[in-house]
Amino acid sequence: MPAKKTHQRLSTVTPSGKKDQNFFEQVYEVARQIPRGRVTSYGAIAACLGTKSSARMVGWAMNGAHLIRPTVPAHRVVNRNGILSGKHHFNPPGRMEKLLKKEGIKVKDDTVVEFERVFWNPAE
DNA sequence: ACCATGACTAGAA
DNA sequence: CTTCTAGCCATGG
Repeated sequence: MPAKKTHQRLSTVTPSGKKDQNFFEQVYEVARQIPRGRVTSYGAIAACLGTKSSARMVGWAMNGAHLIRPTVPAHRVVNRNGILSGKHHFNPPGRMEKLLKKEGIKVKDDTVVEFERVFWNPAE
């Protein structure tokens, strides 16, 4: 029975489940390598994968990050300004900030304090 | 098929 | 300095 058409696409492969499959996997893989107490940006991950201008896709990948295993530390990924742009996708929203502070990262006004200092470059 | 939206970013004004 | 524009590309109406 063919059934199953909607939902359950982000967990194993990708939203489209085609060409980006590898891309999404790489995004998750890189995210998992972010050291504890450090953060990185969507663009940095995208650039690391060669798709520098597709930072939005990285964000989209993060959208399903909470459904996959092993777990992906999506809270360590912020935008290029160090702003917790994805906090509203957490549960509850304050969860992201809480997790970061728990790792020693200071957060003020939805922004990572001393962002450049705790920034981790995936390319390294 | 077209249009609007989005966890983004670099560059122009 | 701030604000706007264009590129990006999958998803949903």
